[in-house]
Amino acid sequence: MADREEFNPAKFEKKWQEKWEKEGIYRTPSKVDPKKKFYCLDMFPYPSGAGLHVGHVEGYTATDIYSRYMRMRGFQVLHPMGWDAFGLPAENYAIKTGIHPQETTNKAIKTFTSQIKSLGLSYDWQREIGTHRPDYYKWTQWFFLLLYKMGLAYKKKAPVNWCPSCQTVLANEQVVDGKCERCGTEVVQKKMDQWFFKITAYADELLEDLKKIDWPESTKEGQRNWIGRSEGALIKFSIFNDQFSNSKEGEQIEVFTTRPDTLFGATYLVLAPEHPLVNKITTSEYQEAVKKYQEETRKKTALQRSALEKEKTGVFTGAYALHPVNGRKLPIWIADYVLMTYGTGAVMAVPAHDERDFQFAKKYQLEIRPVVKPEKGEWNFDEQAFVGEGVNVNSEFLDGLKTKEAKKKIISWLEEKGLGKKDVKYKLRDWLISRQRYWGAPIPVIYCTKCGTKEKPAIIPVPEEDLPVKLPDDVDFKPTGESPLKYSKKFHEVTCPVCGAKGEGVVWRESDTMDTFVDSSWYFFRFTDPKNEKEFASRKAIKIWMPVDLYVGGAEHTVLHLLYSRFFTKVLRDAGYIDFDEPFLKLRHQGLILAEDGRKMSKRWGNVINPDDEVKKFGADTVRLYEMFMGPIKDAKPWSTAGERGIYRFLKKVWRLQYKVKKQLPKEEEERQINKLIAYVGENIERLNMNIIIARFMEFVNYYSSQPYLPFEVWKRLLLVMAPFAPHITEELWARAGLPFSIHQQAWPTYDPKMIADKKVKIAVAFDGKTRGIIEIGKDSSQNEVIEKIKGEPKLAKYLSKTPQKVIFVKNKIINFVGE
RNA sequence: GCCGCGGUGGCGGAAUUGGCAGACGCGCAGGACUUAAAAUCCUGUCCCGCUAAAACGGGGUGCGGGUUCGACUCCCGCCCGCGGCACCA
Repeated sequence: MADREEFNPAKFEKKWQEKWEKEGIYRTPSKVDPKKKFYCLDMFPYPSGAGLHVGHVEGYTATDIYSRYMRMRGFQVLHPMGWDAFGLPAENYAIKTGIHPQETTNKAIKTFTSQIKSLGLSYDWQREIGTHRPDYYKWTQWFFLLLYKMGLAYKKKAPVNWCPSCQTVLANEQVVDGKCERCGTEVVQKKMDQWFFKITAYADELLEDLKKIDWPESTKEGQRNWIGRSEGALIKFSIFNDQFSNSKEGEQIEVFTTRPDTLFGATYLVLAPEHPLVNKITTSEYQEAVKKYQEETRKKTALQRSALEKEKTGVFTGAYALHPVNGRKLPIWIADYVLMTYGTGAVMAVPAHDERDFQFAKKYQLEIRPVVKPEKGEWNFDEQAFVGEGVNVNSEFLDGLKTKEAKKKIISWLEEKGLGKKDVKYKLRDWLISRQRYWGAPIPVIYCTKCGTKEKPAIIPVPEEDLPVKLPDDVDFKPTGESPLKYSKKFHEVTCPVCGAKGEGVVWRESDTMDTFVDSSWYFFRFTDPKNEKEFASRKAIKIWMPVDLYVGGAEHTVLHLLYSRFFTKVLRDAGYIDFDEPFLKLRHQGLILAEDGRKMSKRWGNVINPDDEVKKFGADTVRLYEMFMGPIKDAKPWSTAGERGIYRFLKKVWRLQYKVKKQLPKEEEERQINKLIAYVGENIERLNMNIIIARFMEFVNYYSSQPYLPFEVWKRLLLVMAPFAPHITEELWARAGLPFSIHQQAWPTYDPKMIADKKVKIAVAFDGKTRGIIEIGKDSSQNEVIEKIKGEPKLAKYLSKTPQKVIFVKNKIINFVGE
């Protein structure tokens, strides 16, 4: 007893980490049985200067446990880590300090790496990737060319979101509440010539395939909303005004509506102020007012324009449209509540059946014409619009039809006359990928005025063999609104790969870089074959490892990374590189870890928990275990240093158990309990229910802490099932038990399903539904046996004296005597 | 406003298909060891009543109903919190 050692993780954690690395025990196997492969992926981090935070650790520990468990189960596991290294913070820092992003990024990567290693996470570091390295972004550029070849990348002058602070354009997905998701500055609209990826070509499939994948419902729902599919009809209205009176055909306005059944309730049309027809149709009388309104709209930010309770505004154009069925004259207005970016930028207004049209009609005293009545009850159309489904009235040949039939009938009528058709619209818009920034992958395109003209230079994709187009280092980091690449001499000294022309103003490179979300849209493919110099990844490697079996990361990427990655995967499939269409089969999110005070962790509040400090205080196993014990992975939960100490105490108890181990056979009940534990741990790892597993470990350890000895065969298996959770202490205790290195290369212990079944069960004894006690009795005992047993227990038998009306007996669960 | 998720002790949270509500941990209280503290160990800890203490009785999973022998769990109607979307025609 004298030679008992105190638990001191500092004494052995580092030692084992070094040994694991030296022996390479976490390397991805080279021989892989396709049926026993497992690709377990974390969302790779942006290596920020602030270092790893406890939120990272939570997700990484969960996947680490899963990976270790699968390895022990005999699976070949791919569990890699890398860096989403391009991005604004490093560049903004460079603007402030002049330190090159390359330098700050590499320094941050170093810090992250050592922090991650100090937690004993079982990544295969030989597969590490960084999106800022030329051997990686070469392939990001290759993807750009692939999309370009497939007609899925195009350049277009369009109104785009511009962040005045970041001095760059942003994707729709990066604008949150009209503000830049990075810096919170209000975004303004600018018309610019920019590169887009045609994600809308996959809108329907991106929606449909959500059915195929095991993702949190909230995330799927988020994507569904973002894609925003609406079924409806396109309807053509001819324009009627003096200017067009001598042309029989005239101009037509096309509107999109999800409620074609309300066509007879249309009393006016509204165009978006930017609609191209506005200037053509406006009569001279109204020209001034219209111009003025357009001007006002242009000045508004996206935020102002979509302001919540804002009163509707608009002006009349002087023009009229003709109702396609009965030729009624409908005034044409413009209003900023109609958006150019959705549908056709024009709507038929049905104030009786649309909230917004109703408000507008009230304000400008336009006609409100009810054409759908609720099936039950009355409706006061003076007070509010009726937007529900019902039965048509005042609708000529639609009268008496229910909404669904009315829709069908009017659509076929319109189609017959060539005045409209069934149609589907999406909210999803194409992905704007160019950024006027330095720290990203250059867009591999050359402009040549010789191949094209001075006014319209030809777009020449950089030939594949010339990739990567490297970032130059002779740049100034000043926010000018243009990419710093524009002012790099080196970068622009280029000859046209087609005609060989060169010279300033004759041939030059595209100076924008790609959105960093392009980098992360394919990184999971690269991990399967990270050193490949000929392909982004070999077909063979992809076939072995993809798709990802388990993906864990934050929920904030719902409509960004997680949507873009699905898009890229579908593109690759259509290009013939792969034969599946979803990259991530099972996705789980980790919730936010809050500070002890319940607020978000933030430098500003001074309440940030740094995983490094915690590892120093308690060791890696404690930090890992504590983060898993806090609660369900997906929930937001506050940190508790006291709770963390509780885990430390638990590990101390585990440590002390080594002095109780005896080479004695376990009793039957003990053997059953360890079998049960093995089954329980496995099942719940697969469900990612780590918190309740740890609770079971505690119960188990508490039991043996109070026993005179712990049988060696139980000890061995306890260490094995705990190994994925607390890899250091279990390795140490495994070695101390004289067992061979490494515990992490042992097979997962088996259990006997027959053994698990308890011989005795506890049955709740209830009278009139009230539980009065518990009896313990042999499994599968009959009702009579149970009643006999109850008679033997005075405490319970006293309730029995009454004669029950009915006895409810559920085998092995409960017996309930129901009285009067 | 719409959609999604949730509401259980002082706190974080347990409760496989409806069957002992509160596992496990924290905190707190009392005790042991110690000159003392830390560490460790033991006991207690949902609320109310009756108790010296128990036994015992009653109440209890956001609120109000319902189904059922039995509801944290299922159904209907509300309230509150979190997250996402938001003039999308």
